[in-house]
Amino acid sequence: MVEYSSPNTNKPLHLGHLRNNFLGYSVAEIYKAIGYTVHKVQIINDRGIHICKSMAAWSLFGNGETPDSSGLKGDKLVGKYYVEFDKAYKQQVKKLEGDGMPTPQAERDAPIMKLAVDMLQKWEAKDQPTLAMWKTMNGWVYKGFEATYTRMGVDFEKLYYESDTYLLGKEEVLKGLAAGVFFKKDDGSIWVDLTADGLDQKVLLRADGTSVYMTQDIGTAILRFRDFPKIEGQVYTVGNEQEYHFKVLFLILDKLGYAWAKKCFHLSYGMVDLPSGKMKSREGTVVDADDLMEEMVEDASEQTLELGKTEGMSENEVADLGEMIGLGALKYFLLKVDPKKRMLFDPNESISLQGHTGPFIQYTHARIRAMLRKAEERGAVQAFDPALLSGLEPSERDVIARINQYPAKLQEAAREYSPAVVANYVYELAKDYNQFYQTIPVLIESDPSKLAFRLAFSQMVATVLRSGMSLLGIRVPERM
RNA sequence: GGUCCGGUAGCUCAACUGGAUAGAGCAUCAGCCUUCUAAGCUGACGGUUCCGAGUUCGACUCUCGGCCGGAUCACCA
Repeated sequence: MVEYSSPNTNKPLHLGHLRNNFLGYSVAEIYKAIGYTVHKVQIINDRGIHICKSMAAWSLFGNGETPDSSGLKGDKLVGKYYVEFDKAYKQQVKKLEGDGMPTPQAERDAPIMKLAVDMLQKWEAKDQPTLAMWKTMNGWVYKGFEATYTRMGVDFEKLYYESDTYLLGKEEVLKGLAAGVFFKKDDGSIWVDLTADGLDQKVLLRADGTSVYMTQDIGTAILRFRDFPKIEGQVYTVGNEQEYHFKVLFLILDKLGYAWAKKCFHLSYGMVDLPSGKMKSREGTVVDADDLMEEMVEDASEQTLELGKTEGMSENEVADLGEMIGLGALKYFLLKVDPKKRMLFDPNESISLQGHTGPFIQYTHARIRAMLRKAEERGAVQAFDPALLSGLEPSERDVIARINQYPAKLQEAAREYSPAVVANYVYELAKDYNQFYQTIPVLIESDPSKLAFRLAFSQMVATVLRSGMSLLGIRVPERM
């Protein structure tokens, strides 16, 4: 089982989520390719103070605004009110401080914060109007996310919601307490002691009985193994800032006696940084996922048109090609780097379509396919004559040797949880093939067995390119 | 401060897990379209693999010690 994406429901998806989604999707596909049955899931963080902040701001300033009335995507609308909350909150804190209130108290007493906290409490008490607003606003967000996921080309077999799993987490924690795995402090809060494992003590349930992040994750993990009893393990695609959290989670599950805890893996990846440093929503430096995809597709479409590649294509084909190339460039850019490493993204320097890029590989595929179509028209056949293997040209030998590496590369990619291995391999293959293509004009070959042989391995290259790229979630065109 | 991750060409990244001359792309410069798509190909330029020891026939890779960058060590998620 591979978990990925797992956003908060208070703001839209951004560049960091793109890396997460492409990574998780790709790792799942890679495991499928080597024979596993894979379930793609995510946990949606649909409850908590963050969504209450958006709710508070919307109830104060929203005037009943909806996605329909405003024409805004649902997630964008809710995100807008999250920003509104932050603005109003800061103003209120400043004002209270100006009136001589100490900062911590001002932060607590700002009216809009009080409203958000009040909503959280009402939510937990199942207050109907609050629940209704929560459902409505989350519904907007889900619809918005859905559109984003569709364009990204990612999918999920099952969605988990924290609002459904945190109670199970609580139960499990109480069971663990009864079993002596956890302990209770005087104030009533429940803890786990991991000092023997070199870690600290961690709180699992607050004194007031409410759950923390860890509680929910315990419940979610257990629920998944109940839902899918056959799964061997879980992969959590989550940023490296949560490494400690998962170390603790896996230890706790192990202590609770779940043998599969040892088969849980945190696919930890580095942040995507901007030239200015980290993305900060408060500073407005967040690169929005929808916007970025749109820009990539527009750029790609423009360049495709300029290069005169669209001749003879229908409007739909042209649009689809732009989509394929733009998203291919973006996905490849994010996946070619080792997941562990943090990476740099410069929004001013748009992602290149030349060189070590997705479109380079797409182009190689399209060119092979064009050649093969022409060969077919001429009635040429594909045939693999092993006798020819001894007299290969160097460029042919390189290509064939490269093709043969594919299965091993898939194993390696799976073992390392690294789509980058596939991405780099596919690039090498395309590069080798282009060299061959440049030195040996295939179609003018007069020896029929040589011609058939070259056509055969050219087709094989096209197939491997298509296959490898599909593991990265990237489609390849028949012409471009 | 403890733990984890990273540091390779001006920039972005590789390097089959210890093998031979450390490779690509971008950028710069010079070439290649009367042969299948030039989003391509060829060449030039570019390296003290952060530093210092050690292990080894052999180290970008392993060990130890430093330096730099990031993350984390919350009754936040």
